[in-house]
Amino acid sequence: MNRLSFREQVLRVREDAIVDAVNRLLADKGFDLMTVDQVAADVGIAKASLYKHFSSKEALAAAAMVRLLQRALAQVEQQQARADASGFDRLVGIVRWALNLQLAGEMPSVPSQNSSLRAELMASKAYLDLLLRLSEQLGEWIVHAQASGDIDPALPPEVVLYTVYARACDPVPAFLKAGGSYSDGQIVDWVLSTFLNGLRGSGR
Amino acid sequence: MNRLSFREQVLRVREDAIVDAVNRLLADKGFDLMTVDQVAADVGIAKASLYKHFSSKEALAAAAMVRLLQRALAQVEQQQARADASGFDRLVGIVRWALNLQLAGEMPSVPSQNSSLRAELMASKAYLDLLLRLSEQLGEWIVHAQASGDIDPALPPEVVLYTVYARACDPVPAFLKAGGSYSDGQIVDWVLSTFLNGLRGSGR
DNA sequence: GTCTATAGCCAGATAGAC
DNA sequence: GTCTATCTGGCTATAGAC
Repeated sequence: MNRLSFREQVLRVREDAIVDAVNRLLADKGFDLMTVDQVAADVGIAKASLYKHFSSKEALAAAAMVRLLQRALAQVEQQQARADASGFDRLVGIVRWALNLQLAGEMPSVPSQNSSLRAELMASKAYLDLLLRLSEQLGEWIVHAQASGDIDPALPPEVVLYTVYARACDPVPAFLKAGGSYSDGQIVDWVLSTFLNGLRGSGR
Repeated sequence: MNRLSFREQVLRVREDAIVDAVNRLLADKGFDLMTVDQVAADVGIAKASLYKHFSSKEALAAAAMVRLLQRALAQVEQQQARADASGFDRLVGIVRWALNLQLAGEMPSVPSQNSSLRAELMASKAYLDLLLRLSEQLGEWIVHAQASGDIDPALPPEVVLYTVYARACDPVPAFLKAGGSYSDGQIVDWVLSTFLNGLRGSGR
């Protein structure tokens, strides 16, 4: 390992720390309320130094979103490794992971409408590639689950996919957690129940 | 009708026009991206004039939220008038109304986290009163629906209530509409189906 | 109560020394 | 690459004439 790669490692560690801070701030304030000053303060470096690593606030958020997708794909791998699991089981596994991430306060939240951020994300090949890979994988599971009757075949796969993504960012778990009456495990179970079985429940 | 009440009527109409514009802007940009300049431009008056009617940007948004709750309560009345409807039917009616409002681009969206706006809303007696009345009414329907087995009795009513509110602001309909492949009616039906029956569907 | 003009502020981004 | 100091633009809010 030569000096150059050592420096690169240091750089990488620093940037990881930055993305950590961004992720945390996105999770609890959202993109609009997150300030670059706060990111710099959390990391413990000067704001100008941040801009040597990332060219804009949008680029910071995009990096956090890319890392989120990478982690989601890692979860997909894990679910694939469950030899005896159905597509439906794996889909549930992914959503469960997302809900836990949210309850842990580690789910970055970006407005689906902010134009400057949307533009940055849609211009990011890394982000789009990952999003596409994730969607294709989830799409396969959805189609299988519909073929086997675990998911209503009357729903277009697209509707199911959007619903999965939406539940990963749903405000309900955060509200229930804020109420303070329930454990994380209970919250996840209830949200999963309404997601899978709807309000009517499974005991019909 | 004397001059004073005439003037008050004029004032009222003007303020309605303002709230209309605010509602529209909140619906398609959200609170953070909505600028007071834009509101003034849309209404066709000077920004300073706006501030004669509403003391801050937060007050503008709060007025839009109050009107939304008033309309929701009007819908509640309509549902109550359905003599043969169950609590469950009425609940579905309200959610259907909210989904249609969203698809029509008339559902104002405010971040659940923006502190300045949250503070204003939580300080607004009008807003809190309406929210409480709405929640109590929906809560009654929920309890009845659980007693009659239309809604899973294992779910705490609070979980159901939050879920109802969350679905009223869900991003899924907007995404499906943006895709352009489906009619509004289809979108509402699918979203209602996943809401009521979950992904598994009702045909189990 | 409406306008034009402007104050005041804050946050994203940059300059330039080291 | 890191820092301090500063620029810049845009936004909320207000002053003051009419």
